Amino acid sequence: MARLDDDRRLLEMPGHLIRRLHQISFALFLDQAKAFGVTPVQYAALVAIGSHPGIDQTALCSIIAFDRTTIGGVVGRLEKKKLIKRLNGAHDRRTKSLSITPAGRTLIRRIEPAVQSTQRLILAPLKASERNTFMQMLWHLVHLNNAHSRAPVRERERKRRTS
Amino acid sequence: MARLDDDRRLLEMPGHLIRRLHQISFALFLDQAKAFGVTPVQYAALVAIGSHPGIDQTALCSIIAFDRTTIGGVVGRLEKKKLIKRLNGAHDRRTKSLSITPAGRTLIRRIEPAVQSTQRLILAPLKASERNTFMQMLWHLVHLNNAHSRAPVRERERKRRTS
DNA sequence: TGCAATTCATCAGTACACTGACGATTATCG
DNA sequence: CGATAATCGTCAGTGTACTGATGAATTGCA
Repeated sequence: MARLDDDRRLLEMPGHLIRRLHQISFALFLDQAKAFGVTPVQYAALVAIGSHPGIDQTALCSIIAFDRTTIGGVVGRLEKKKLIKRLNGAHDRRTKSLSITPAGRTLIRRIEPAVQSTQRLILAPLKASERNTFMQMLWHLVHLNNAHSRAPVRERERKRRTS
Repeated sequence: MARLDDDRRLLEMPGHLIRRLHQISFALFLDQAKAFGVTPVQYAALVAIGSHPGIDQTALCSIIAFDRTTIGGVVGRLEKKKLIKRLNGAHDRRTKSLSITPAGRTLIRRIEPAVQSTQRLILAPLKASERNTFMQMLWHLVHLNNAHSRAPVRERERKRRTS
């Protein structure tokens, strides 16, 4: 059957399988964390804001590899849920200064088990010995392909404050 | 630095890395195939329609693991580009019967090198010996987690035409 | 045969991702 | 200093993904 071969060729392409795994991973997170009403993306932003108080949106993007345009909506939703605060930048009035609220910190603490079980479920089909291998390869693929996404992770800015 | 540890914990989570790899893979496809004006999703749909003439939208979804709601827009865009035709189903008037056009077949043939180079680029950071291992694990993760996405691949319908 | 359950495509609503563009602001350098 | 370049957040537009709902059509079964 030519059509079955064609299907297989398509369905076994890295790009196709990666898309599917992303969908699965996203769905597992929503399911495990449904009591908390945040998405994986919102969770990542919240954690990063929590560990970088006063960060601006573009710097946040460079840490978690979000698109600069997308982040606006994400932090807007976090703000609406009162998990973060967004103030105008003090030094640079182009920026918005992001900081986590006590409610945000509480959510991070409470959601932790759900986050952990999500990661466990994603890798559950692999044998224990394979999981490390897979994660190393995944990390490798992401980091060496970093430059290919619009939102590459950038190294700590070399503040040319050579004073 | 607590904040750097926090960042690492987040940035090395399977879910986070999978999201990023998906973004990278998508961007690589668009870049390699930019002369053809189709997305990875549209390409997958086109190939599947090409090998299953007259298929309806829901059956198409079950092959390539799309969401039933999403496919409407995708095939609409393919139709607008005259790569497929969408007719009302003959036997079942609820369905739309999808078929590829000559232009669609031509595009599939011409885009092939770009598709191949995309898949090569995605896996390029791995050593040749690792690529098979990674693909096997990826396949395993997707198939054994299949039920967790909204759009699971379904086996050939058991047309209870036990006749 | 007739009605309830199911299925197909689609809709409205929400969220993420990216392109290209913009005004406002800040940085750089002649 | 002052003009130019770069950066920040945002906007409009497009595309993918999913929830929950609906009307139309088909199926299953009493």
